[in-house]
Amino acid sequence: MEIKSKFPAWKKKKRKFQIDKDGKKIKPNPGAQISKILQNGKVNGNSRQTGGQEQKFQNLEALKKKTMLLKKKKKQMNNFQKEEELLSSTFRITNGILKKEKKIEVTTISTQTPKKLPKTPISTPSNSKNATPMSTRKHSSSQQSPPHFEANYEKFSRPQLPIDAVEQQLMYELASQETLIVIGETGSGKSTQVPQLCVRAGIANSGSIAVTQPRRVAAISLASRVATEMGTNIGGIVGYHVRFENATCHKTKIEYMTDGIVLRKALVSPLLDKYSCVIIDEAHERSLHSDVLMCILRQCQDQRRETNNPLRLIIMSATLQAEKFQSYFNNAKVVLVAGRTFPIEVFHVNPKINKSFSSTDYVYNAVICVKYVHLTEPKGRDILVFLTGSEEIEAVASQLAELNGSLPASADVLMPVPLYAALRPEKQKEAFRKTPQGARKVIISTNIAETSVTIPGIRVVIDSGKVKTKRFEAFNRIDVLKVHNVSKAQAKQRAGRAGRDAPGKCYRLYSREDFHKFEAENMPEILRCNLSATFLELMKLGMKNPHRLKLIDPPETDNINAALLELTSLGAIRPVNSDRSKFALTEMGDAFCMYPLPPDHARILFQAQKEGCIMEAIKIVAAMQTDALFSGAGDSKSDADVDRIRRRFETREGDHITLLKLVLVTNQFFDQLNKKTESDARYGKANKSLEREYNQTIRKFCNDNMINEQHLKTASMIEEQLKQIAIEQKVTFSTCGADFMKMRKALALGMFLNSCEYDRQEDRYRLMINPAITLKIHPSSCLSRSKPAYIVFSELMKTNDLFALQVTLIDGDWVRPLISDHKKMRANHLAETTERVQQITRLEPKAKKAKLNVTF
DNA sequence: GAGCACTGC
Repeated sequence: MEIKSKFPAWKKKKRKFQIDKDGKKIKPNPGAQISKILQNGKVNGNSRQTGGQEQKFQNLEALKKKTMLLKKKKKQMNNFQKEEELLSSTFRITNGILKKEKKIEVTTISTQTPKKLPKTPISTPSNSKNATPMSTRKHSSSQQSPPHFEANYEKFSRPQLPIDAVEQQLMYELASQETLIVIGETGSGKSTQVPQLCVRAGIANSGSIAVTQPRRVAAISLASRVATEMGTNIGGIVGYHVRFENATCHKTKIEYMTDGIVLRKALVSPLLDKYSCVIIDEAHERSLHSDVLMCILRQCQDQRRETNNPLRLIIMSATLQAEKFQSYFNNAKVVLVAGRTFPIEVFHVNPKINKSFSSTDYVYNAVICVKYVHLTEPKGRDILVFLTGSEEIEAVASQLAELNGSLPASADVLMPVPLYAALRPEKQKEAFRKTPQGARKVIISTNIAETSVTIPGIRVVIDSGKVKTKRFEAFNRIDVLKVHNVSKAQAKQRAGRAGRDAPGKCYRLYSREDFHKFEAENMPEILRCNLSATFLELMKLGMKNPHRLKLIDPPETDNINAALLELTSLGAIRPVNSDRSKFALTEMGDAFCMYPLPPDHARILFQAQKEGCIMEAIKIVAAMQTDALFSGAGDSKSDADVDRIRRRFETREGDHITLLKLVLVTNQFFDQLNKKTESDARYGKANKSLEREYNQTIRKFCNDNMINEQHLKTASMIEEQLKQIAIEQKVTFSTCGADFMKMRKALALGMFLNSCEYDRQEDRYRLMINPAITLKIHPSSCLSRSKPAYIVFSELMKTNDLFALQVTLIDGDWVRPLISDHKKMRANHLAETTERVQQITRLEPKAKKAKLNVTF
């Protein structure tokens, strides 16, 4: 093999076996691990890359031979995939007792073998000897010479991972493909190994490798893991970059980042030419950022293809959504890597046996189910219960604690532990503590335990099948927070949490029939959020016609129009042709892009500049980006305390000024504390005790004032970031002192779309841009009782009623001109866009291969 | 006088 000689690393670590789920060696079956996508007799359908290869496949003889080989491989693979038949059982809940029934249905989830492979035939690189030699490929430039970058990966011995079994094939594909889709489930090792393989394949010679993650913790911990494996320090060859933390340097070759950071980088350097390869990890989660990123990167790739710095893309996903990604990326090749989790027995409620069962009683059912599991499962196996929100969780926790009184003497103590994001960090830590002897830990959690945190020792999962999600109603511009059914993929993900350490069980509090009615995948974020901020970013990158934007899942026309109307109304964009099919950024819109803020919040800063209160505005807007600064522990007692404390800061002007007062008071406190600490240090106090004292003082201050320390810290860091950007934008700093009217005016003009007028007859507020919508001020607001004539709010939330959160008193005359402009614009916009949408629909068949209308 | 999942720049 001539290719091998170019990749000295290939010779190393050659294994003749694979590792199965128990860590045993098994015979290789590459067919199940790796697939080469053949379509219409073409290899990977991307004629640009395959060139000569394609012609050879036209040869009938070769094709015949190939097909036979593929059939054989596929047969082998099917054997390998055969589903295990386990005992069948289900359970029922009657009169508060849960009973196990024999002989019903059970599913085994084992990520060892993928359940379904892409429909296309399979082959292995070993038999594709007529593949184009590396040197003729577009991407060969960086591989002409042997890689001069040598990672010191031998220093660290790590346990074997399933991905090791396909290392050589994967290296081959990484080196030869422009775009590669890697499907590997939990525990496959793809997130740590693929970037290292890229380095060894020489991809990092011409630039560094960016690996994107949806969460900060993941980016940081993966980077530190890989640094250890490669025997280097973090921030050197391996680094990470998340908001507020940049641990990279000019030498960094593998850069773990949050997807949002990469997006921001693209705004500054649209071709991302620092990176020779971008790896999008966890693409199946379909976060807003990763979806947008994929759209941008596809364009980058096109632009860089003919240059001496082509861009490689690797899309990594845990679920078999491969076909969707594949068609989005021009029939890119798909590689499958086995996962490594333990088998999980899944039980569904059987409604035929249990007539009175109702899946809406999931809170009650959860308690019963915990009791049943506790009395039947061996000791020492912890339980994880998935519910939808803090209220439910606290209720179940207290019921379970009460249950202890009625348990048999021989049973262990039930130890309920709530877990949700709004919970204070010290309380969250309890979920990770070791379960004491003679107790069984029951973690009652929201979907935070699905992906964001992994709790050790969980052997049983109880899944309510429900999740609380926020969806954006574009037409009315309202966020709706509602309980929905989970998707099938989500249910599988939840079940998988029981099999991290050992074989596990999952009890689903819904029937198998219900399960089949669930959506296959989670609704991508881009389909359920306000698109205005995203569109603004894309416009900055050169998008002109958002209706032609090609995302994996195109948002609804209503949602696109709503975002365009919002941006136009805010003065961030303007139509450039009469039919409003093309838009351009205004100067103001261009400035908005630089701030990591939603466009209306950016506009507050813009207005504040005019009013002369930019310092105050930055503090308020920064605080608006975090969750509640005031927060208790979650129980009713601390809620009352929060209300009491909040009243101390209350102002007649409203919640935003209250927020400002709080920030000013805390700033004062920090100034004093810093001065004291400095003087203590001068008098020779030990650093360690100083630090301890410093942190204790902060903690006491936060506890006394019911302030969430974490959120306060975040707000102050955002404040710094905004200040920095304002300096770069050459903003003249100004302050209004105690003249809060200026600040209120800036808030009103920035968020004028959210201004409301009080309707005395209805005793409700009417949204000025759409008086048909009526709402209430949320009781947590300091204006909920005074009911002023005009208000502006920062958030509208639909729960049991429509509530305005964070409200400020305004003057109706301030916003009236803007409102009437907006109404005219809305009328035009609706008429014109409807007409144009019809035109586009008519043109659709012709514009089949329409390219993304983005130019950089 | 209500009760708000989770991320991210």
